[in-house]
Amino acid sequence: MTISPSAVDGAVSETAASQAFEAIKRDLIRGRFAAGEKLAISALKAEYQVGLSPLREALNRLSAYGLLEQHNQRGFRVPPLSEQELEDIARLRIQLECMALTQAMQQGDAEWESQLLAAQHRLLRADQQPSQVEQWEQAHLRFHRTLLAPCGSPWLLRFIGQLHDQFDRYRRLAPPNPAIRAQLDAQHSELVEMALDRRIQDARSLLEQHIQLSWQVAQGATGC
Amino acid sequence: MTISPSAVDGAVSETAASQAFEAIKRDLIRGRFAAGEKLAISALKAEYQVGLSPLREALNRLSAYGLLEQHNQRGFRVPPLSEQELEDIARLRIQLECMALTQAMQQGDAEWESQLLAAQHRLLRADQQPSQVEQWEQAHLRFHRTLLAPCGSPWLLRFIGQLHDQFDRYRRLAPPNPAIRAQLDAQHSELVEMALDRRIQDARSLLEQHIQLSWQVAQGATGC
DNA sequence: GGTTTTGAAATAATCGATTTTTTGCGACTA
DNA sequence: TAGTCGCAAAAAATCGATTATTTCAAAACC
Repeated sequence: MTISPSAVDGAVSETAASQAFEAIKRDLIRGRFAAGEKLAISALKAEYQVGLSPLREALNRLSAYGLLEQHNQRGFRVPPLSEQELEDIARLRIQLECMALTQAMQQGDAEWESQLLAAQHRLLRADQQPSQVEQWEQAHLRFHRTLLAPCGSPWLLRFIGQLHDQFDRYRRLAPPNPAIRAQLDAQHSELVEMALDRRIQDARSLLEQHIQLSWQVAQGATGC
Repeated sequence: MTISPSAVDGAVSETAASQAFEAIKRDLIRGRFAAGEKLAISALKAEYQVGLSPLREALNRLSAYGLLEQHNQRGFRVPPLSEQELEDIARLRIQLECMALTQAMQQGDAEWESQLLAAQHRLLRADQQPSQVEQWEQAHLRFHRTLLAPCGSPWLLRFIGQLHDQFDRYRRLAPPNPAIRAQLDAQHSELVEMALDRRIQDARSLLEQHIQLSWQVAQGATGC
């Protein structure tokens, strides 16, 4: 058997389409494109160094995921931002993540506790340099994923991840607020403490506050 | 200005890709393909009368939607069925749909009540012929959509729709159970009554029973 | 005998070119 | 002068062919 790249590094070899999907997804959440902007496919082709077919496949996936709008015969658009949609996303995040957190705390085992502490540590360390935003964002996403991971519901986690990406689109466009940011950082550690102690009600209510505080920051996105 | 087809009938003109998406989606939910089956792209090309590019775009969308699994360099597969996943889907449906129902009953107006009665009537009428399953399925889906429509949360409705499609994949594969079916039909009318009277608690608990009863039917899918 | 290698066939992914549809703008008209 | 019309340019969608990767069965090896 010829050894495929996937057998070497354990990861499945990526196609041009899947690489383009990941890259464009990242840039959409990052706020690289203006809300409402129409994507110029030939320009994207050059920027992401990818052919037309894989590019279109990536854009189709992103549309089904909700990070793009697809209009028949008139291409792809970046969805507009609205205060109202942000409210929808934030409220739903609270509902779904609190649901998942409860189940995670009931079902999480020692292995989970370890991974949660590891994720917390990575988040604290990544926090230092303001130049490496992308590093922190990745650690932050991973922290929240780890927190809810053992909830036992793949579909719930899927929806939460999707909403998180939508929410981050707003948050990352908003002007930073150091005071609130410090509070949010503190809450991450408090969440870990409560999770380890299985203080379900406390953790739920803190997670709700956490999302509401982020929401407050994210609201700055629709102002500009 | 040349009058485009869309300007005539009010609908946006469809592309080959979007038509293929709808057709294959319908067939996946219908159970036309075996669970776990690998899709033969060249065969699909012939069956859906569509070229390779639009077909692949449709399959990419379906993967992002969750009705297919995409594995890099090895094509598309129909997701396997499992008792466990069905449980996940059903439980989450209960949570999300009860949430939406509460809000819909609080916010629904007279127009909603009219549309709900209309949807109920269509469902009862479609029920008659056992030959036209597809008609009933459409009316049924529409009834449940109408019931929750005024909840005010587009994202919640999106997730509910997605879960409903997943659930139906199981339900439609399961052997029919006339006794339970009669109960389910009765519940639809009861739900309308409670919705009109704004008996929120009653309606929530009935909707939960309704989903649990459907779940019982759907469990027959993993047996065969 | 069981495992590994090999290579042809099958399949997936991508490319380049073509077709179809929309868009933008200037001329025409009431 | 506001509203149509028509045409050229631009963009989207699709096609047909090509390239890359996987699969599978037979041959070689230990």
